[in-house]
Amino acid sequence: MQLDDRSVFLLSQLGHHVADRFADELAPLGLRPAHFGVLTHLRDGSGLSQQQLADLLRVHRNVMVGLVDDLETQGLVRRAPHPEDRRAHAVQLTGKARTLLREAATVADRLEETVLAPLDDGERAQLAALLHRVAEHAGLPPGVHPALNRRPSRRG
Amino acid sequence: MQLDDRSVFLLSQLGHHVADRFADELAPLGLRPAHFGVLTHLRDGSGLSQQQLADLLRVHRNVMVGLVDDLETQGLVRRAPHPEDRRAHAVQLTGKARTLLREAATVADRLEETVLAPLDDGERAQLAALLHRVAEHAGLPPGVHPALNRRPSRRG
DNA sequence: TATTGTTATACTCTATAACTATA
DNA sequence: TATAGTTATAGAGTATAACAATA
Repeated sequence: MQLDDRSVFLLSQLGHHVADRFADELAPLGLRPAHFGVLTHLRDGSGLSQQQLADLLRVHRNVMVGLVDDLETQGLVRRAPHPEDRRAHAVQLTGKARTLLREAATVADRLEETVLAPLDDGERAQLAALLHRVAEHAGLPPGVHPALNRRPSRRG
Repeated sequence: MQLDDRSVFLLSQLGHHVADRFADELAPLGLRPAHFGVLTHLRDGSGLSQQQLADLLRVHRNVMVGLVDDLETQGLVRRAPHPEDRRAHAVQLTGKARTLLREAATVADRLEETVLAPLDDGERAQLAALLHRVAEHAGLPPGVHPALNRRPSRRG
């Protein structure tokens, strides 16, 4: 069997391609995928601790320090005192971050449109359904976790 | 729109998952995905130069030095004099490598079966066809190039 | 002058450990 | 005694530049 006939190979290849493209298009906004992941998790329930964020994104809390530092420097989050634990920070989104998240959503929409361009609406729904079932069977967390820390490609 | 409803997100998530799993299952054979990629390219037309292999796998020739070193140490390839260019090496598979490639194919088959378990035969064909079209439209090289250098996961 | 293989170097990421302040 | 955040350090990976041999 040819390597490129295997669905697992195609999945891996396409997954990396899409992640790279997303990192590239996110870069002009000053974000890496991991930053986007943090902001996304804060969108609904603001005030998560860094440890909670680290668990959600499957990174070590040491890494989360740097990510929150980056976002704080850009004025996208603030470290507020945590109402229930004086050791922790309640990381909160700023208005600027909410604006930026809308731009990031546009980026994602545009990427989805580009990638799925060869498929009609019915086929897109088919693909999404199949991927959903496979992802669920693989036990992948439905929320977030794109395998972060992917930087924009150097040759893009 | 929820993040996990986007096909691009599912693709990225699944792609990384599959690549990680493949790296994990390849590790007991003493190979990383990049090694497997090199061996695969040598399977048909043995005698490629390191530079040719580097181009095919989209890595720098400096990196290929180390990969070929690894494979040579394990007795999977040999550096033969290149018949047409005395600067280059003709990298050739050994019989041991051909045996190992069959084992690696079994690993890939088993992984494909595990990942696609929730789909019946018709759905698997559907998925493969859709992925093929998307990959082709994205301009992904049909041969190889799984976004190599992925190591087995530490927490696997 | 350009290219193949090689080595050395710097830079980035990740992982681990340790420290502080709280709990 | 354990946990949240932080910092420092070491390791692995990648990228760049340079070199010798050959084209």
